Amino acid sequence: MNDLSCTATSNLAAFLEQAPWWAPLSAGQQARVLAETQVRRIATGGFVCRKGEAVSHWIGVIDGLVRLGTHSADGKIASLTGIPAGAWFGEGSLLKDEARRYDAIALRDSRVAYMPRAAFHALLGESIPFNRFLLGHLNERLGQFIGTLESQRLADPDVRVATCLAWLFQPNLYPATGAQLRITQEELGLLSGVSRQRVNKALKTLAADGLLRVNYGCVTILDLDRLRAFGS
DNA sequence: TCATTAAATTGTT
DNA sequence: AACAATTTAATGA
Repeated sequence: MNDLSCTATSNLAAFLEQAPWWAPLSAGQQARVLAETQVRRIATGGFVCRKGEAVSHWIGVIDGLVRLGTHSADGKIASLTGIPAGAWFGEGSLLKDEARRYDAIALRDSRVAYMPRAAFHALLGESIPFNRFLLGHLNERLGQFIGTLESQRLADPDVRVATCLAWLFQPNLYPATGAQLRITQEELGLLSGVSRQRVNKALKTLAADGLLRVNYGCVTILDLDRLRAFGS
């Protein structure tokens, strides 16, 4: 099921160079990460990693879209958050040395980078900029989950879609690619736990408010701040 | 390059 | 969940 084939490292180098923590690393550190990090292609619906597995890697999404969630015995799934291209996840379980708590499933064909835990811990011990990045990263995610609790309480689908989109755009702010994210309304529904039809309606509402623009197969954010604050 | 077809995505019921 | 309309991608002349 999982495609374990590795791809050329040239793609990996380009991906790492755009990571905010990459430039401050020493040449030796960069060389180690580049040498040890592996790239896999995950087909739509495939597992990037599974709940209960030993945590052996820090995981970055090169392109595509990955959903973090849990699965119960009866196969019911709950979406926790989406990981867009350029973002990393799994540091929480790496730091605590525990089994993986969530599934990560590719919502579309994706390329994923796996950094071994030894390399991750080396950076953690040696690089202050890396620690600084992680601190901001963790703080950002904490804010996301607080936002989740709020929007789940309100249970207004418009709000859920809005906050979900705001998360997905967070990491994409740094690249100058513009505030465009290629995502279908169906994928957005899977992420925010709302039916595709309801996503469609919510997007129209948000577009009418001037928060974003909807195009075929992609969404353009016009006002990220107001999108985050939507409903509050 | 253009026209035709298939597939994907969206909008509505 | 099902359907029709629309957009993109692929194909071949």
